[in-house]
Amino acid sequence: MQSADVAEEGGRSLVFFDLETTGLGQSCDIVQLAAVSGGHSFNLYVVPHSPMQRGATKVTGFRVRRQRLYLHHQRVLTNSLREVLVSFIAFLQMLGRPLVIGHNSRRFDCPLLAQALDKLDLRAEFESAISGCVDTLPLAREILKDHCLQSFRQENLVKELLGMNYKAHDALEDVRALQALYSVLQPTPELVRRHMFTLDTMENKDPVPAVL
DNA sequence: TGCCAGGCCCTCTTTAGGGCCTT
Repeated sequence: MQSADVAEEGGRSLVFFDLETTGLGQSCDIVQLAAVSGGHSFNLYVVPHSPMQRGATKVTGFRVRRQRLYLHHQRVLTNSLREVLVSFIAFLQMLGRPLVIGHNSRRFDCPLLAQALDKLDLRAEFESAISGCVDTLPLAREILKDHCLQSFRQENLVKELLGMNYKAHDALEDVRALQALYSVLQPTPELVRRHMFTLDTMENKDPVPAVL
């Protein structure tokens, strides 16, 4: 972890997170979990139980051979899923019940994270470590509804709003780009509140009453 | 060898279908 100023909004720290996984289905496993908050960063890898789907290997560069994880043919150090999740919860606790922010996180990252937390009986601990979750995909769609953007993919938003290309599909690079993107979007506290959800309520359409 | 998910949103809709978004 690195230390520096922590991004804040309404007195809450903001943590930007992203998962790389074995694919896109509900049965997929986490391969990489990365997060940033200001200058603090978190980045750990897991050897997945399920095989990497071809499309996932193509876009992420991850491969598994003989229970070892490789990224673009270079072996990476890994931890158990429990070690990764417990460390992530400790990272969140260090930041003082932050808001956890991801792109399309309500439909992709958070359900997979919840599934992993449930498997290891860590969901309650995670929930108590955060203030809530926010998905920047619907947030960006609402903020930029008059900008006639053709795509709200994170990679495209970063290109359009920040004028930069970056190494998409590396979780740490993705969260750094998302943090920069969020600072440009500048959502109001009211807008953030309306887009907040928790792991328990993410399947509901209704916003979660939140205190910012 | 080839295929592989799923929920939201929009519209050429609502008795539906296709594109988007994540890996």
